[in-house]
Amino acid sequence: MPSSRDRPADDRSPRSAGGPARIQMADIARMAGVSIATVSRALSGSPLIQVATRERIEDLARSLNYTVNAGAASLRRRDVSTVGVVILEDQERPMQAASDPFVMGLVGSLADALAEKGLDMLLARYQADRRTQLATLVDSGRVAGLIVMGQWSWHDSLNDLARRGVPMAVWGAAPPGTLYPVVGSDNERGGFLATQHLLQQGCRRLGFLGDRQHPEVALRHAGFLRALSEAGLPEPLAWQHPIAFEAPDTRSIVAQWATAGDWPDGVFVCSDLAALTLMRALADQGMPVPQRVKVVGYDDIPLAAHTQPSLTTVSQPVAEAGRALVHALNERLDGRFLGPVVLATELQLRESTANG
Amino acid sequence: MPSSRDRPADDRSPRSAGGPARIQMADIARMAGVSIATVSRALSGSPLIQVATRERIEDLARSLNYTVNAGAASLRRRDVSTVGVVILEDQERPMQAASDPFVMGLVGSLADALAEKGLDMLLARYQADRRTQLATLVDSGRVAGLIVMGQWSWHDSLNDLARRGVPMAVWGAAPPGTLYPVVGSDNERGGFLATQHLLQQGCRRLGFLGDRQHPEVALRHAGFLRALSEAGLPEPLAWQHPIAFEAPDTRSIVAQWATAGDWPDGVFVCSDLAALTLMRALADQGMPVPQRVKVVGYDDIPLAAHTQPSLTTVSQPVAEAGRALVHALNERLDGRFLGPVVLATELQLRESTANG
DNA sequence: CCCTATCGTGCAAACGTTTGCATAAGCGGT
DNA sequence: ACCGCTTATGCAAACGTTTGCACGATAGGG
Repeated sequence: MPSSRDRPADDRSPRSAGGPARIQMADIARMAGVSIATVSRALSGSPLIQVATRERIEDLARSLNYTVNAGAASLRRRDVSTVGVVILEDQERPMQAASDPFVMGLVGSLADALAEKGLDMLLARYQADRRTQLATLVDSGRVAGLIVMGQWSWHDSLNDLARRGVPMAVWGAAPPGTLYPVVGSDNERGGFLATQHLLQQGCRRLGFLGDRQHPEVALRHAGFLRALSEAGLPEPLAWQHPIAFEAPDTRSIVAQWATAGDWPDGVFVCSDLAALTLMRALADQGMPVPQRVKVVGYDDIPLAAHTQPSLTTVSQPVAEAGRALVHALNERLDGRFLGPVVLATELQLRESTANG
Repeated sequence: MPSSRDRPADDRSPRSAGGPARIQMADIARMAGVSIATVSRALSGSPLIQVATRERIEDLARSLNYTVNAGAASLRRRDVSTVGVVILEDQERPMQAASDPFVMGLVGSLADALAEKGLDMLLARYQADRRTQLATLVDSGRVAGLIVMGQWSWHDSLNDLARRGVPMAVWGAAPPGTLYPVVGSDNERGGFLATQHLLQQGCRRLGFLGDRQHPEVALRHAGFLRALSEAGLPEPLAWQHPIAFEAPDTRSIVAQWATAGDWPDGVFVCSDLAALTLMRALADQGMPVPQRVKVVGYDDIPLAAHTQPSLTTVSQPVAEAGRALVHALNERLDGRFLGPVVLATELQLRESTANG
């Protein structure tokens, strides 16, 4: 019968985690007949301890599910093995970054890269109104440093932190005057490749969707313009619109084009999410992709390969990105400063830009 | 030689968060001309301290960017204000959960719910081969308890943890004999609603895509069968296939149907990700959605509303889910045990099941 | 004026580790 | 036997807080 529901091992004080008095080094020491110091050394694998002794202690610890108290150890050792991964949200669009598959993919890759180095990951989201609290994680000694995602409009705040000497590494782009280490993909090249491909597919009336206020998007746009100018084409003012990464209202933009009766025949969009909604909106207006309009996205989210039509897009090396960020932060913690790291981008050809 | 001190404030060791000697309570105390105890009490808002004194101390702390060292405080106070959020991965499909938008959305909502209660969130991913290390986070005192996502095939391990008294709360379903507190959506009802809707739209040859080994999917399937039986229809064995949540190869399934020349006219899929790829695969085989086959998904990921066709799906209350999980864990930490919490699911009607 | 509450502070002992230094035991060389 | 060297262990002092208790004023009551 279900009612024999297991009753909690009982504890009383709110957050005191644990019924029976928590086991600690002193207990192990007593049971093994050695001093606390010996236990500490044995468990940390010090060569000072005799092998037999160490193994006895290790077995004891294992059988009691004992693990060195991380807080006490880090207090005494004066170091922290936790890294703060913070997701910055833009003023107006609260859940932007946190629901962007690309950002989340990056978080996953950070989880792996950090685990690989034995570091813990403290994840936090910050709205713009908590700007000033950003450094608290470091000041309170909770984390050794910060890995920041969602540079957006936070550039100045981040520079302030850097000036204060807060150890960090940021995903994004490094405009001149950036005081913090940055890791990002080659946005300019990504934009260039995407645009070049559209041109090669025969497009001549190109559109660009993305908010150039954002450092990364600005670079993608620069690549966009470079490809155009190399092809001897002018900047197509009519089809450039600032939009957010997260599935924005591309519908109203398409409606604008429809009203003007002036359509682009190829569009480079700053995120896959936006690109997918754009394809949808275009189709609704009788401008199917890729027949009437071709579309290239950015990010290569998992779904991009499986939509209809599948989406040509610029991919960024996510796993490598995580490792690079962790590395940059580590350098910073060691007192060094890594210049901007730029990772290669690659064009993924799919149906949304196909011909015929 | 007064340098019997351990180590100067010098600090060049890797993770010691360099820069100028870290400021601490003693410094504030000296500058304010009071004792450490007074500073501690002032900063924790104790009513014992005179208002003037407290304000002086608070100002001083603020101007120096001082924040109480969380590690030391929690050591002395013997409590932890960090919760471990763990994402469990299935044996065969490594990145499954971590790239599922729904899971990630839940993580985001947990971040909010935890922040609301002043708790920090330690995020970790676990592969099946690290099963045994799951409790380490708690044993080492790093976190007060665990919030677990990705129940999958881990049920037994989780029961073991529960028996050991590890405080936790799990997202998923609670099959009989579950020893840990569970929060989940009403999977049975979700499955029922989805299926009922397909029947109402005129479908009679229904398919089910999802791995019934998984507790949540098993319930969705139960709802599926209930709807069928209420309509007097038998279980459609031909069109039931076990698949993972994450965009799996629905293509091969569709190919199977094509080969047999035996098509369902409505399919209930256990995740939006899979549903989207299914729609794509069906269209490729000349069975467009919703004209020839209707499709209902599960999760209501942000993209579902923007694809073509947009996806009818079952939505779960994500924000509420985060809060409920945190609450369940808190109860557990307080020595109570919350029975399974079941959150309402809702059907979102869209084009993938439209008629005409 | 003395005695006792009341109020605001300070002292010092925890919290659970790590680690420099002292010590004890074993041992080969003289 | 004595001496110096290893080698394995123990002692006790940190790490940066919180908090029970004691203490010195100030004030009110008799």
